[in-house]
Amino acid sequence: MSSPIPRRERLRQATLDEIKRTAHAQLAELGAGGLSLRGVARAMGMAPSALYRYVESREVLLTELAADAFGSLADALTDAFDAAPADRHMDRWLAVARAHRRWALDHAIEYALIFGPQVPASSYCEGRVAQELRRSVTVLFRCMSEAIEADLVDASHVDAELTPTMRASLRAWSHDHGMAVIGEAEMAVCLAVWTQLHGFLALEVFGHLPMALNDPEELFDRQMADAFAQAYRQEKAAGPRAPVGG
Amino acid sequence: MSSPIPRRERLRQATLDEIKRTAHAQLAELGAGGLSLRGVARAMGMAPSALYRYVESREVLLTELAADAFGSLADALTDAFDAAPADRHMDRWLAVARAHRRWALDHAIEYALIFGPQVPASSYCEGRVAQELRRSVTVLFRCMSEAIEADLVDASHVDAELTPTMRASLRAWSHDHGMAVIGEAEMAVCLAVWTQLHGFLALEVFGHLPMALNDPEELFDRQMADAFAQAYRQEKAAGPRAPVGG
DNA sequence: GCCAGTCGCGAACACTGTTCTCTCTAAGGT
DNA sequence: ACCTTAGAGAGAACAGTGTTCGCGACTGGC
Repeated sequence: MSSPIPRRERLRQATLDEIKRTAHAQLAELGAGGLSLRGVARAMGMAPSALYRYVESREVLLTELAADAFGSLADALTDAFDAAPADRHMDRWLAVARAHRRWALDHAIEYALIFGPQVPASSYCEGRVAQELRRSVTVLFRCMSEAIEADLVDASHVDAELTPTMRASLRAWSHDHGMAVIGEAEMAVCLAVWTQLHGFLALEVFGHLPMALNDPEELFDRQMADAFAQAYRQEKAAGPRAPVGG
Repeated sequence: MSSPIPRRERLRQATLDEIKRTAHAQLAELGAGGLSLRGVARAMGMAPSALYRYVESREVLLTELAADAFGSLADALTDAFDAAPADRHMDRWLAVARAHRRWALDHAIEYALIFGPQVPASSYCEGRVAQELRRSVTVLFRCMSEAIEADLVDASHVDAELTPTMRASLRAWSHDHGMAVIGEAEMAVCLAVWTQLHGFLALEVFGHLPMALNDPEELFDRQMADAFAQAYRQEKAAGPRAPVGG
């Protein structure tokens, strides 16, 4: 009468969800290194060995949590993207970049999990981790790709410097992201902007920025605006100063 | 006749060095998570408990190794800086950036150790870790600060956008690095360039760059050249294309 | 009602970091 | 030369960890 899926499987999914929920909680308060299967089992009132009916190992549980974290980030970015005005590309980019930063600061441990070096690198090439990673990166790139479609970006100076090898790499990459419309030079600009964003956040979240920079928010805004404006000169006058209203 | 330091202390220093050497080897092949004090003791033919005469805990051993890694990086950067021609600032910057990348790729695990999120963040504010970190960052900044002293950099467009808060932060930071000569806008440019460098390397070393970019070297060079040229326009024509000879 | 597949548990193994206690050696002072 | 003492090392032990295996119990489908 109720569900077409058998009860057995429904129960299994329920406890699997509870495992992931509890693991997520432990991750958030103890960090990736502090998450222990025994701890999760203890919090759930289960025997440690019982967890292995649901989870293959601690490592795959961590990559599962990493995939979830990527999904959460991608959602946050998508929300910011959709909420921003579609015609002011610079403002929209800044909104997305700020959403990325806010998510990173609010979920520092998950950020460390997905952008730090612990999760096995192979996961990033396949499976749900790769899929959700692509989804979040795609949001970032859409900021620029839509500006490109509106013919507002001038990447000719970059285009002139591209070697054939780089062209091939960039074309393959844009194909991966289903953005075959974009030229190689524009893809290079996307990469540069992403690089800058990630560099700032990695330094800030991992605590490598000097304490003297007690409030990096404005610096972040400036860098993101400049990075975007480097390729996207038309809106520059309208952009950087007080761009999104925060 | 030989050494003024007592023999006792000399022996102690010797085994302490051996501990750090063995730990470094284990770190390099097993990663930071795989390094175990018991393993080090086993490799040295010692009892695990004996290690505690020399090392307070596994964590402080790791931060010690982190400090060493920062020192090694700083040395590599300094070498590249000194070997480059002092009058071609763009080329020198590219040489230093490439040295940074090479060190990161050749010492991926140590790179993960010092720029990943594992080492307790407090270490970066004091002690030898902070000192060696500053030393490496200072080399990067000298590339631009010397160009600034030669009056080759135009950061007026950045300067116009700086808020008082950002000015204060940047001034405090440049004071930390003993570069009080540099203006705040130039410091902001230094930070942007560092951010870009770190973002690219973190993505590449941690395996987050898509495999489609099978040879990111040229892209790296392009990004570094563009980042530097963003502030340093005079030498741009002479710079990016085939800049250092590799 | 039986049967099989699933679930959960307890015990166990092989590890880990860390502490405590014990012994022995060797340096230093008298 | 002797004795004291600080230090080095060893071994056992405690509290954890991930993971495996075998045993019961339960339960959905025939």
